[in-house]
Amino acid sequence: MADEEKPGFVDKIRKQSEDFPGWYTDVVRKAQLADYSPVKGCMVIRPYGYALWENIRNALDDMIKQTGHENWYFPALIPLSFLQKEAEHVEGFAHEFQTVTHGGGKELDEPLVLRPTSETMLASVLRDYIQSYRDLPMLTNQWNNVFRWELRTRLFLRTREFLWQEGHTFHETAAEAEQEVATMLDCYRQIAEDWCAMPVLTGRKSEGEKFAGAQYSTSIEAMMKDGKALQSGTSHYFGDNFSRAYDLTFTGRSNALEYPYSTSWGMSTRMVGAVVMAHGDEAGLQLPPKIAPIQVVVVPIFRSDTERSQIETALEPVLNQLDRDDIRVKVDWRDSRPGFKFNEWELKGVPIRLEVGPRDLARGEVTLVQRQDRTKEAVPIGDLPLAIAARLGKIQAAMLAAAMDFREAHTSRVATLEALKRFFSDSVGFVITPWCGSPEDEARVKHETTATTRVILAGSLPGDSVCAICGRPAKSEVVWGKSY
RNA sequence: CGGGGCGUAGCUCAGCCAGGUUAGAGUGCUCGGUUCGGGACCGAGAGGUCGGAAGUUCAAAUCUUCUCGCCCCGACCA
Repeated sequence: MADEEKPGFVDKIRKQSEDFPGWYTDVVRKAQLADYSPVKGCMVIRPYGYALWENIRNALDDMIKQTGHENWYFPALIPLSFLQKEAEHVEGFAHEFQTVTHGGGKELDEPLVLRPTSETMLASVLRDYIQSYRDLPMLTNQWNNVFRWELRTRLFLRTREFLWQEGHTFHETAAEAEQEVATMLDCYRQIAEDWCAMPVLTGRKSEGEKFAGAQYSTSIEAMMKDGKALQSGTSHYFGDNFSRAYDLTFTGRSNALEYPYSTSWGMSTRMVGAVVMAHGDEAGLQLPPKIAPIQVVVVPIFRSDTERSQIETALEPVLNQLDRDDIRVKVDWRDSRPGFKFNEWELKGVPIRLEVGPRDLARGEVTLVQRQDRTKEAVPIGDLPLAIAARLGKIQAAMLAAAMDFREAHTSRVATLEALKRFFSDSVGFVITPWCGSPEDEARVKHETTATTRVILAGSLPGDSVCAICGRPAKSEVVWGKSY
């Protein structure tokens, strides 16, 4: 094998693919998505990674606006007293606080906490804007950075400062708020599946896994290439917990003071890491066309200025048409060897590569190569715009299908704790079991397999179903999986 | 904070166990030339407080002690 004789980084990635976290970090850094920062636990997102994030971000922002929400800006510093008003919330987050204690060289009377999330700030601010049922629903969103003192960090997946969107809404009725929770979770499902080609399971989190201060939490759970689960977006129902804690009231239709029902939901730059881990392979990244910063890369192959200008002339009408079609194209005119460029753009996950050299031009064709399977085919130059548009759509669908097949192949249904333990002792993936919902079962499975509950699946069980863990009557099906 | 491992060139590392001239390799970088359809080759060059401190010794990258930093596994989590 010629590849194995060369000590290039592709081989290193291949070697490391047995060690998935190592592979992941290597690819994220070498594809220039992000890097570690001088500040421990934080990361620098580089332009290529940010462009990828922006494509996800913009799709989600459009969806958020289309569902009636407006973007706000709120401060990052939250007085400690704000956080202390909701007991369960502060208890859940206190160990993650990063706190500002000094200002202007003097110690502050009250510490300011760098927001780990903004429920308390929103409740404190919005109580001034919500007076009447006519002010509801109050549908806010913000794009910001938040701070959590994580013990172990990983690029994109868990850093002490990260970028996300957090939506906060207040509603007149519980039913309306619960509908909001479901609507926004479905937005996340669409972003994951329709844009990132990453199938997700949706459902409620268990009591033990829910957001601190929520009545219940829902999430989307994706499966990574090593069979582990990644929580990729969450949507929480608070009931009137936060309204009561902050004495946030409105005058209802019957002229009585009422507490609004609130929700919050968030999706973060973790999505970028999820895309890397859900689609990457031994050659590096593989990006779904809809979010790829570069959808088509052209690698011209030339040895002289004459050949170069011939390629330029031949490509000009095609590039103009692709530009009009809003297809993101880059032409790599760098003067390095073609093989180097092929590998580099594969590492960066560009879905389609066009190789154009004298041999192609002589036949009036270009060579179209798909990143997904490296298939090469000759396409007449005039057919390119249509061919590319069609290929991009097919690749997007094929990537979702492949990820779906992978998940199905690594998902089992079992009915006993023994079978559950057997599964996690020699394989990876999701296990679905009937469950009674008790925290003791959750603790026991976690202790014996290190797997945790991911989501509780909606849908009805046969009436005589029993919990796989303890044998008591089962209430629902639950997904177990190991997690990042 | 528990359990492992690692700090030597920009990057990846060898050398350490059994101390001994001027500390090495690959890759990257710079210059020149030949090349160019899957990571080319030849030649020249730049680049090092061997993480830090103390100790043992005629002599320390190598042995001892302390210390600082990083990575992996666990606890915590978008």
